[in-house]
Amino acid sequence: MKAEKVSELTTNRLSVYLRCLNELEARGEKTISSAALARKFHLNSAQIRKDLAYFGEFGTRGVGYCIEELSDHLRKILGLVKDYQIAIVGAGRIGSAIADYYGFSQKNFTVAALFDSDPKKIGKKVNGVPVHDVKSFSSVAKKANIEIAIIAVPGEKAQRVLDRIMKAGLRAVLNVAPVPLKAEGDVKVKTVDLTISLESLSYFLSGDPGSNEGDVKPKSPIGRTQ
Amino acid sequence: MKAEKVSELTTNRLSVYLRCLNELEARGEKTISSAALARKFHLNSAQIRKDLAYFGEFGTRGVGYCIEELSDHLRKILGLVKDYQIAIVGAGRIGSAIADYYGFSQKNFTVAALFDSDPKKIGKKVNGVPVHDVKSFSSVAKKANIEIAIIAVPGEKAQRVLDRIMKAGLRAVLNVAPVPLKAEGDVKVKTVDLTISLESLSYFLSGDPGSNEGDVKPKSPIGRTQ
DNA sequence: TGATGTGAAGCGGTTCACAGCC
DNA sequence: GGCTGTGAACCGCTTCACATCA
Repeated sequence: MKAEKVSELTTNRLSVYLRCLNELEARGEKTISSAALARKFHLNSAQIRKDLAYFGEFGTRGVGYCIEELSDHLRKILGLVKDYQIAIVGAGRIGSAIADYYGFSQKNFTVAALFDSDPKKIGKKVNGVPVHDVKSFSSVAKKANIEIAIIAVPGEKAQRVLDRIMKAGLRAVLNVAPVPLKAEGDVKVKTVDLTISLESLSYFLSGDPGSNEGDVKPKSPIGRTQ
Repeated sequence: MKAEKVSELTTNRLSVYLRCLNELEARGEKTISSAALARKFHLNSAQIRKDLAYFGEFGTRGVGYCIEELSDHLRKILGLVKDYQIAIVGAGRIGSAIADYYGFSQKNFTVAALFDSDPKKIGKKVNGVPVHDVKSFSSVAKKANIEIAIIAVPGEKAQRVLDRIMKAGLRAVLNVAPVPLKAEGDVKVKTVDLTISLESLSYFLSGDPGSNEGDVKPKSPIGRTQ
């Protein structure tokens, strides 16, 4: 166990490990070694050990890790032991799709409110979730105990929405609008940008037109943008 | 100009630069220095210069970069000079939302076909795009000249879908299912995982309960998973 | 003078390799 | 013997600092 600050790359991988463990647990496995885990899920065993070692000594030398126990530890580390109330700003297609997406691994996330500026949408419900006027964000978020906001509005409006979210005192934001945003203080913004990903594929396709010599897979470390 | 292979982090940033330049161009600006670009969009000027220098000498010493010219170069480098036909596998909420999302920066991407395994969806249209049986992927993709596939199915099915896509000869895939996938040969898979992002926010919120001392922004380099 | 292009330094993350423990 | 936990080596990306050139 170390006191050092852990990198976000590391915590991202913890999410991946947790999913792998869930799968193993569902299959009835009891323990697993870092080497076996690495083999099964295309990871690196040294990295698994090092990632886990930041948070404690969870394994048994000569044996490996107890799957159930390690899962519990990871859920605790990641804070997945409570339910987070989420607000989505932007009740368009993307926002609605995310609102409907109940697939977040352990049901630790509940979409409690949607926000929009379109009068035609305000007051309606989308998948059972009420759509509020974005101007009432602060009060509604407070009442509904919102801790995480998702920005799903057009790029031009994203920064203004973030400013509003920060003013309401939220500290965690997921941005799916295709713009980098400027956060302040200790507010954490994660941006997931489909446009960059698609343009990256475009670069790949155009820069390397069908070259097939050499099948050495370029490495693409988990946790990094692939 | 170098012959070295460029990192994906670099090309991701080129997408960002291109968007910044588009904004400046729309405002009527003509030239810009790396320092000014960095200041306006919270980037690092040395990194901008280095990123660009991988691909040529686009600037003029003492002046900066011609915005229009540099935009053109970036579009060429990124392969954004043609239209890519995209197929989306999974006509559920997420797939439909992406199909409807015309916001991809320069309209270089056209969603030409949707695929699903649900007989109730097959044959219908979603936002004007026909939904095909996923079993016919190979033939339909060939006919429609598809070059990029987006996987928007539940996690359990994602690997099988990728296998089918690879068998059809596609080389570029965007995966929005919450599982890491194994690609083969020179097939490029980019995974965008909302679950990891949300769990990362959960970690942030739980690990650091409201600490407000010190407002030094932690750096979050563009291009990396934030 | 002013800004680019770039070698070199710096930094952080990954991988190696092995001591330590079951 | 087998596997964890970890210091050290390694590697790649970022940042600095400056020679170069308009």
